[in-house]
Amino acid sequence: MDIRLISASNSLQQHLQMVFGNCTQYPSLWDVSGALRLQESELVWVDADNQDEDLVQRLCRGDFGRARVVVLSSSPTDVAAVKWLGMGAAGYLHAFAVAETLQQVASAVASGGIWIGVNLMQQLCARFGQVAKTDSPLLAQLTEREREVVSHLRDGKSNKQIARDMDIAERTVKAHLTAIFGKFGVPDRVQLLLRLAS
Amino acid sequence: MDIRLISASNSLQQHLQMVFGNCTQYPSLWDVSGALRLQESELVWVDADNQDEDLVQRLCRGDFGRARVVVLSSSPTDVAAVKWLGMGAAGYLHAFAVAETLQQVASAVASGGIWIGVNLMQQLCARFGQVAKTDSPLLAQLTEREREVVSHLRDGKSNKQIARDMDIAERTVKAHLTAIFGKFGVPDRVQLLLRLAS
DNA sequence: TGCGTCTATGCCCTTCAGTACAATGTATTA
DNA sequence: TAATACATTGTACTGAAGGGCATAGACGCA
Repeated sequence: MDIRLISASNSLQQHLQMVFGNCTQYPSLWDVSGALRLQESELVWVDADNQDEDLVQRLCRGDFGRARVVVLSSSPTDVAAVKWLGMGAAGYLHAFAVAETLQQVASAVASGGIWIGVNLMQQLCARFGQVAKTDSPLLAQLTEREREVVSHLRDGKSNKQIARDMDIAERTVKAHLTAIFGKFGVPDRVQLLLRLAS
Repeated sequence: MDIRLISASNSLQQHLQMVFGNCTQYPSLWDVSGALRLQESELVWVDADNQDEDLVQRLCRGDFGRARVVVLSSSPTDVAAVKWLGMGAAGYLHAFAVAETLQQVASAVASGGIWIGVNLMQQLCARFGQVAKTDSPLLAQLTEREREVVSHLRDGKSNKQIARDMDIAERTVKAHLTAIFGKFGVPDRVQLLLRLAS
């Protein structure tokens, strides 16, 4: 496996060299962004600590090609992990992680997966789980017509527009909405949308 | 590595047998839920397609022990992935994934990691927090005060509440909102929230 | 110093959202 | 058959949202 590292840090290059047996270093993403030809499914390691954040972001988003990107940091945080992974990075971990971890990340990412720490994953799951557990049952207890109204609501339609689309009076739409708000425990459509979106 | 599969499907058992060299099959989670002793850090593969959803859910949540659970499905969807991962599963993938992928998942999960697709990761990150919010090109063209108003708007606050929080008149909040709506090309706060959420 | 931008605010107006207090009709079920 | 849930609609009201028109101070810049 060919290891490409974008980092100005020589010690990091040596670290990866030790772990993987080879490691081509590109000091700056700025310099190589044009020259570096990133192939599909190619794997690139980038040191977020000393690179331009905007360029790393574009790299993750695939502006320079569809390569898989693993972001490294000497002081990793959950917030940063969410940021980079949310932008499309395939992994985020400590730059000087132990060999076993680095190899695991490499093989996981190379085969199309992503790598993420257990703690962070639990946070993400907890956040989502909270939503999933509260909202799904709520939607389930709506009547058929009420769900239809919610569907239109998600499109941002006004009561009048919903009435037209469902071919009923605006007053009826309001009646459905009142029932929906009651079941969700929200005071108005804005709060309902926020609840549904989260 | 000892492979335990909970599935009624013989072809799936044969598939894992081929990939891993061994695979103990438990046809129903219902039958084994009491008898199966799940040890800490043990790895269990469960076929969600033909198992009782409620039992799989309890398995993921750790009701039957602290084992790591990988959920398999012949028709995987992001929604289902989020559901199972949110309940504590350590991985979610196609039941008949290629050998390389399955082995990858096994090694990642067995060593305490989690396996998840990239697209799904981005969805989770988006739900988790303020990822795509900070650097929207539209947000960039707002003034400082306008961005503050947007921030309050995201919390679902009313104009009156925003005015109180920013210590300005409600009329001023409306003025900022009018400017924001203009820059985003939306008619009202509901449309703006939908735009920001997407 | 005049021009533009950002910020802030007042008064007044229209429209929309939501509710209180109703009624009516159609199913389904006990 | 009576009770219940659901869907439908009306009138009238309150409050929030949004905009029109106008004013005014602060600040930066040519």
